[in-house]
This record gives sequence, structure tokens and C-alpha cells, in this order.
Amino acid sequence: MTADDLTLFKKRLAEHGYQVTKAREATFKLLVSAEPQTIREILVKAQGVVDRVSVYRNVGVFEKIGLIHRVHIGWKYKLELSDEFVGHHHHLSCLKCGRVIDIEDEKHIDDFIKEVSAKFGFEPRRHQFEVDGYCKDCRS
Amino acid sequence: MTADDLTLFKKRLAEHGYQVTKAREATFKLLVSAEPQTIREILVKAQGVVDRVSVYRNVGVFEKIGLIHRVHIGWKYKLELSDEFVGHHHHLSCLKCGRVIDIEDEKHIDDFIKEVSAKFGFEPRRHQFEVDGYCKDCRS
DNA sequence: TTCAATTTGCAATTATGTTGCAAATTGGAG
DNA sequence: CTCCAATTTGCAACATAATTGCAAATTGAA
Repeated sequence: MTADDLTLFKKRLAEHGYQVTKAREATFKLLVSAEPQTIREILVKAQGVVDRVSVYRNVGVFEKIGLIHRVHIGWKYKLELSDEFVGHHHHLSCLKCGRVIDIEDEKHIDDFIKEVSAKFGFEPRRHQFEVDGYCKDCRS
Repeated sequence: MTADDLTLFKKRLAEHGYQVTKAREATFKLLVSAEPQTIREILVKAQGVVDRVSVYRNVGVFEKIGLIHRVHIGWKYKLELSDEFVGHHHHLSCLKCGRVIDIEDEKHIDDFIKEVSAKFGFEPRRHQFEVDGYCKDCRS
């Protein structure tokens, strides 16, 4: 993670009236260390450093202020940094090996969202797109 | 639900070597009664009729043989009948009132999946697309 | 440095999902 | 229709995930 990421992180917390604490900084760094990852993976890494409960609570805070979001990959959800850190993208998720491939697209998806939102008078805020299947190495 | 739906349901169970039981039929009817809905909502309705454990087990069976699938709406997952019952579609989900609007699209999404799958040698099996935002009545 | 407000960690609780097993149900053979 | 092996059910117990109350510690602003 870059120094800028950390600065932005602190800025966002302050903007929303949250304090910058050791637990929050540590938890954020765990989130950045690999992604997307499950809450379970984060809890394991947090062992002895940040309490389970604080991890849950702060992940909740981070989500609320838009620092991270949940992506549903297969059954479980994983946590991922928000677009301002990693850029907007979607996922190809391998059903066999679990590999996640980031994909970009603004044309198809955004066009579609605009079109359908206009049709229903809907005001879109977030979207998620995910494709499950078999990656190059796992297809038989 | 139509009589045809029930017939198809029984046919699919038989095809996969599963018995048609009262618990399964009751659970399927609960699934059809509203959708998409959370497992929790189904468990409440199943009170005194079908045991928790059997609901979980049969929902698992239904998923496995493709009668239903999970859709991730906001945080939670909901259960929805598969395409052969309700047709392939996606969702606009209201962050305020929870309303779910079904939307159709084959052009944008399918084109994009084809394009990106070819690029990465990926073999797509399922996909999910969801837009969260505010519906006509809830936008301020 | 001081202090009110926020946040943390712990213990306890609730929610969600799973497993083993005896009893009941199902569906096919006769 | 009756019988029976195989499947399925419901119960109790267990496992895992997430939340809550509260005293003690930390934070940041004066």
C-alpha cells in the first residue's frame, strides 16, 4: 500500500467523524495486504493484534463510509478496497481453484445501467457484476 | 405457482434420483410463495411444518440440481427460482425500501461476458448482476 | 496536560448453519 | 395392496459467524 492510501484512509475517517486508532489502522492494513479476502482470513491475521469484535466493528465502519465493500464470490463474501483505491472493476471467479481475475468494463455495464435506470426511474448507487466459471487452467 | 411448475419440480427431483417428499414439496411451495426471499423468511414460514434442518438440507438439494439459486441483494443472500421458472433476469434493489425490480437483458451482459471470457480463456457458467440504489418512490 | 467522548477488549449472547442418528416416509418389487 | 431397502426426516447437539453491554483504555481537542 502507498503512503497516499493511508493518508486517504485517515482523511475519510476524519471526514465522517471517526477517530484514527491503532486498531483501525491495523485492520485497514490487513485489508490492503491481500484482496479480496474473507473476513475469516482477516480475523486470523488479526489474532493477538486486534480483537475479533473490533475487527467486525471497524469493517462495519469502513463499509459504511465507503472505504471498502463486499463482493460476493461464489457463496461467501469477500472484502475489497473501494474504487478510489483499486479502481472500478469486476471479477471472473473460478469455481474450481478459487482464482479471481479482475476485469474492467465501463462501456457495456454502464450503458446498461443508464438505460434501465431511466426506464424505471431508478437512481443507481452501486453495482456488482460477477461471473463464475472455470479459469484457463481448470477447464477440462 | 402453476401446476406445471410443480410437475417440473417433481421431474427434476426424479431426474437426479431424489424422492418427492412432503417436506420437499412444502419447502418448494414456500420458495415460490414470494421471491426472492431470505432463508430466514422461509424458516419462519416453515415453523411447525418443516424442520429447520430439513429446510436447509432441501434448499441445498434444490440449489444443487439447479431448481433455485442464490442472489446477493445488498448484504444478505436471497433464494430465487431458477431461470426455467421465472426467466433469466437481473435486479434493481432499493437501498431504502428493499423493493426489488426485475430487469431483463441479454445483449449488454452476454456480449460482455463473451468478450471478456475469450480474452482470459475463461469458461463462464453463471453470472450475477445487481444494481443497488433508490427506487422511484424513495429517491428524494 | 487534562478530560469528555470515542473506541477497545472481554464475556456473554444471538444468529446461522451442520452433523449423527433413530424413527418415519417413500417408491419400487412382488 | 403389502413388504422392504433406501432415502429422508426431525431431534438434539455441535460448530461457526456475528452482535451486544459494559468497564477500562485510548484519542484528540482545549
